[in-house]
Amino acid sequence: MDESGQDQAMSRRDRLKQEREERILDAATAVFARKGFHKATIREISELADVADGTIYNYFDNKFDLLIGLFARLAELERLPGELGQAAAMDARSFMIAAFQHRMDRIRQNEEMLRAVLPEMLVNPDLRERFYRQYVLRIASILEPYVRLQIGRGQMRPVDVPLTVRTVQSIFVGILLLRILGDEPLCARWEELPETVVNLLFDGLGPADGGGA
Amino acid sequence: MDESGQDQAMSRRDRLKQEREERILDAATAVFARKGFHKATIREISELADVADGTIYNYFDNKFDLLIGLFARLAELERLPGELGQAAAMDARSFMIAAFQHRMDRIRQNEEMLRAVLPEMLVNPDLRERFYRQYVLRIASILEPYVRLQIGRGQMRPVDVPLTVRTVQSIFVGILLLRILGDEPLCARWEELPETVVNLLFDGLGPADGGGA
Amino acid sequence: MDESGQDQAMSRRDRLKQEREERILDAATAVFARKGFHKATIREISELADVADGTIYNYFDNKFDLLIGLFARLAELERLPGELGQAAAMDARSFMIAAFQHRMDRIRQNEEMLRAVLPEMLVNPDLRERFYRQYVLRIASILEPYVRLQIGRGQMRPVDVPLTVRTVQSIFVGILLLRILGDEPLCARWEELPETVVNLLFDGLGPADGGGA
Amino acid sequence: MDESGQDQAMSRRDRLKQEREERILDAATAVFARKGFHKATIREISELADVADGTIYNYFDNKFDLLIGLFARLAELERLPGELGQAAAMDARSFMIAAFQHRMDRIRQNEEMLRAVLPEMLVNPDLRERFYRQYVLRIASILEPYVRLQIGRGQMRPVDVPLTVRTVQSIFVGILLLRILGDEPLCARWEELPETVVNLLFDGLGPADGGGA
DNA sequence: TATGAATGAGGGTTCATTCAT
DNA sequence: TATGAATGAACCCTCATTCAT
Repeated sequence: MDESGQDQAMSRRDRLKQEREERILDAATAVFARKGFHKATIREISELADVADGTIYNYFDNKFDLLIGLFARLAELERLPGELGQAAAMDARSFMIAAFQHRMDRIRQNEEMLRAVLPEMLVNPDLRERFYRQYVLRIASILEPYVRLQIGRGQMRPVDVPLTVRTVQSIFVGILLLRILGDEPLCARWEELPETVVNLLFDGLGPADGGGA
Repeated sequence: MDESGQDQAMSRRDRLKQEREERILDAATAVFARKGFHKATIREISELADVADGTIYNYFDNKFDLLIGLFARLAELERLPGELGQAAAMDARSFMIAAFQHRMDRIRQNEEMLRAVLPEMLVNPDLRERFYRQYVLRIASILEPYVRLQIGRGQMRPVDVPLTVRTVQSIFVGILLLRILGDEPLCARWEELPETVVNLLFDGLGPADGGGA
Repeated sequence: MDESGQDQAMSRRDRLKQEREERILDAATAVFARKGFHKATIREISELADVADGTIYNYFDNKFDLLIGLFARLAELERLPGELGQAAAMDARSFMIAAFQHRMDRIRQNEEMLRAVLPEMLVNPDLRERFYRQYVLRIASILEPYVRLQIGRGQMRPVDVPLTVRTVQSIFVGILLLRILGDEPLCARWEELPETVVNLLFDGLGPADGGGA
Repeated sequence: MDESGQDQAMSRRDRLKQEREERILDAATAVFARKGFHKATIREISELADVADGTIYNYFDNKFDLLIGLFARLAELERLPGELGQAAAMDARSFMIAAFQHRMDRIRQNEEMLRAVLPEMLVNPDLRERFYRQYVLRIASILEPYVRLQIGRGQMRPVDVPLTVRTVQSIFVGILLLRILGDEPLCARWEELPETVVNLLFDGLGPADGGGA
């Protein structure tokens, strides 16, 4: 009893700390996304998070560490469920559509965080490395065997696997960038993208009988 | 005569100024690309350009204006010849390959400048707007009619034009980013990209007889 | 009975407090000596003392008060026995040697505390005043009458008493400083110092027959 | 002519810079001496020197470097003339008196700088090392051969040279400290010190016929 | 016009101290 | 009473920009 009380006290304090860290990361996300990492000030973040300047340094070593924190949170959110494990069960086209949908959703959900992290990522080698491994390499290592499998099954043409996979990933990344750039048609018709893109990817631009004749 | 002499004197002075501005922009490109806009210092740029700090302010209003200068130079370089006007003459696939090759070349030539400009572009609304108009919109407004034309001619399937064009542009942009991220296969096989990508784009991933049967 | 129980409880609690205060002072001594007063942090002291930051403030008003605490402890340790009361009984030279030995021992025992206190003492008027009264003045007020007495007895030359006493005290202080500076011969031959110094002080540097002839 | 004009222009600018550095060092000396190194602020120094905060950093790398600057200036001032090269010519006692006078003068002239430098020196190993070499070791290496020489000549007793020299140096250092502590008799009768001390040092405290009988 | 030293606002960070638990 | 997280004032230092020469 006594201990459970203590436990609760502990967990209450812990919950408060947890919540504070969340608030700080939320604030950092917002300010980094709005102003960019360098123009953001600790002051502004702490005010938005409703804590004192110094408090941030109880949770993060320095300003850059905040960005790493954002990055970690992004990675964590990516690892949430819905990661469609039933790939093999579907036909290739349906799987690709589902995967694209999943990705487009993630982008929209995490857009603010991506805007906060991406620009600095292009500039900072450390961050770049992390992002590259976390996103590009990890996904490439999933897609490549999948494409090989489908080629083996005759569900896909015998394309150059690594370059093709990179091209597909480029589409992900490029769409994210166009969204950040605020391209109007892209943003307005976000839900249509997965199907349109995958159809293009599967059937190509060439005339329907192109390969045949 | 006298005037031509004066002219020559003027133009010599002008040439010196021109050359100085070039040196400053070169230096800015290098430093921005290496350190990013915010971590770059005027001092470092001026040292690399072999001028005094203050001199830079005779050519550019402020640090940000240097970035705009870079941007303008990039736009200018893009407008160089080789912009393949003979589009209509080729068949669609050859044209696309040529266009992709052209783009990949440009990316490689201007990589440093792109690395210098891109990150800040994601953060700065003004720059973002410029880039978007200069690259995305301008190219979209070239590609869309072209695709419509080819569809009309039966050389392409009747796809959704705006979204398809965005997807193609995403590939450009995405490839640029993967290159900046240093993706190994992509960088190593840069020359193979145009053909691989365009073949994918035309014939699709689907099995050869997919559309036909 | 009951009260003695209470007493014991009290005194146990008191002993705990006492011990804690000791631990805190020990830690402060070590950290101040190693880093100097200003570079020392409460955090570091509290960690070394194995208490929480806040706990220190139950024993001392603020950081400076810790230094005062150190100072008080130093004064207390100085007042320990062995303070040679039998001065008059010995001949002057033996007394001086004994006094020097005593001082050299104290310096060695309390070296850490002295290193902790001295630098700040040179800077802080309050501390300076305390130190000056506690050490210089107090000892001067012992030495001066003693020298006068010995002069009266014909055991010492009729020197200028205040300046001579200051000179002797300078030797104490100067030796302390050279030790802090880490002078090798001085540290290595610490035990020989009292006799060497006192012999020098009594017989002088001049040739043996100097005074006589 | 033209060049001499240029020269003058150069040297005028240089003179201004020189003068500014002097003003900054003067200000640093005053503030460090009054408040101690750590409580001194760059702001306060720059205000006293009548320059902007940032200007200080055109002359010194950081706050600590200012202290090193002070130290260097102190060393330079010490190297001024009057360093009594005619040692051998005088008799030992006169030489010692002259040397002490010289030292006492230096201390009084440079008292502010010494107060500024000394406390931090006791705390900072780097500074400690510099001071030790610059003052203690350098002077010891002058005094030791001198004492040996005089002993050889029969002008001094055959004392233990290293420890005796350290004792003499302790007197220097100790007197400096007592002065910083503000000891009244010492400060008031500063000019009498050299003779009193040297007489004590030569003739000793012992009764006049002590050694002889 | 080129120079480069002076400027000073601004911001990241530290850390003594407080106080709710 | 002990704890240790929160606080926020304080300060060093950077660096874009200005301007006298």
